[in-house]
Amino acid sequence: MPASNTRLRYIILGLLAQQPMSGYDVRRFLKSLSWLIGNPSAGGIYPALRGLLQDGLVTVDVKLREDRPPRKVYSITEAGRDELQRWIDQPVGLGTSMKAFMMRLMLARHYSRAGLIAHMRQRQSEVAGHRLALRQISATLDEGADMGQRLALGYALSAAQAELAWLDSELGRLSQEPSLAEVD
Amino acid sequence: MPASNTRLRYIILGLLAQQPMSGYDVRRFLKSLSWLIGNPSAGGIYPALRGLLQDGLVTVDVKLREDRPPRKVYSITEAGRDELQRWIDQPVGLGTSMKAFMMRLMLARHYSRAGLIAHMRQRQSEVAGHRLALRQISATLDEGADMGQRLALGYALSAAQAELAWLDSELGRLSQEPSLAEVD
DNA sequence: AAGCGCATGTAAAAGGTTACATGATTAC
DNA sequence: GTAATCATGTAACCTTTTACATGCGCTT
Repeated sequence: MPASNTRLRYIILGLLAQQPMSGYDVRRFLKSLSWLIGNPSAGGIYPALRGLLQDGLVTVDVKLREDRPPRKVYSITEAGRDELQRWIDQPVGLGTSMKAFMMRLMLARHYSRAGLIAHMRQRQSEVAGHRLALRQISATLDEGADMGQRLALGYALSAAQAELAWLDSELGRLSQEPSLAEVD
Repeated sequence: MPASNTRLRYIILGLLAQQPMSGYDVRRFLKSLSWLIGNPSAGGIYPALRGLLQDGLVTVDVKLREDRPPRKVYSITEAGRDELQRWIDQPVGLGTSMKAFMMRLMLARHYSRAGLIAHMRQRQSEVAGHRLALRQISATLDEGADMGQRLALGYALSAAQAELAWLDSELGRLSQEPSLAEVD
């Protein structure tokens, strides 16, 4: 049976799908994008890589260097790509965080055009639902509410609004200029 | 020594600072705002409440009802308010998530006007820093980059942009109309 | 000579989820 | 009479973080 570990497992797999990397590289890359995806620690990354290796989803190329730790460069295998694709294909559920959606976006090249659009539309409808819910709460609050509730709601509403605007504009671009993605 | 549990602990404490509630109430409330703060499960909430009780940060008023489980209504104590205030006062570090910042906003009434403004300004400068970093990456990418990277960056940039816009406008309001918050 | 960046990894603990257990009441 | 809501809680598990351990090379 495959080793557990899920979120981080697929994030790493996604990165390795773009190019071979060492554990240290993975760490640095994620650190530089910590705001977007998160900043997992060494204690999570190295065991995850070992798990991926054991399951045959990656291979390792060990570069021995005298007097310093070997540099282990991991590459994704065909089985790894399949597994990643399966993860990518499963619809992003209702509770999907921004970061998880981010990761999906970064892997856009693994989607068909239609698949990418479908994913974005799903996100769109979810966020629209949230916005509606927030507006209803907002209407309920109205007069006597305390300032904290109002601030928080305003903040959340503006975030939802912005995300929807981005999705709209990006979906529009994807539909109108279907050639761009095929261009190499 | 106080029982561990941190994030959830303070979220619950924050809710109890607004009004006494049962564990079930806490769950329902957070569920209705799951998008904003998260949706912790019963298995997290009840133990957390027990911890708070043991540490004297809350008291419980048990309403026995025949033939059904007692309803336990928790109220925050003075020690609890102090502890909450200490959490609130510590500056939100660089990695602070939207949800953590959200919770701070919801507790606005526990801030002085100056304290609230300071917090928001700090957030502002952090997000501005992120936006700058993203723009620099974006400039680096430029031409040959793959579509995923571009989508992800665009998404992140638009989110940062929106948050800054909200912060600007809200900070403006807070400075210009200092009377509003005092009004009851 | 001190500290940081490179580069790997392990062990223990924290924090939280999932799934289960119980049982009355209300709605369809 | 079947399901959902109310209402509490426990136990086992999963993921990830924290802190440690090691050691070379480069910069200040």
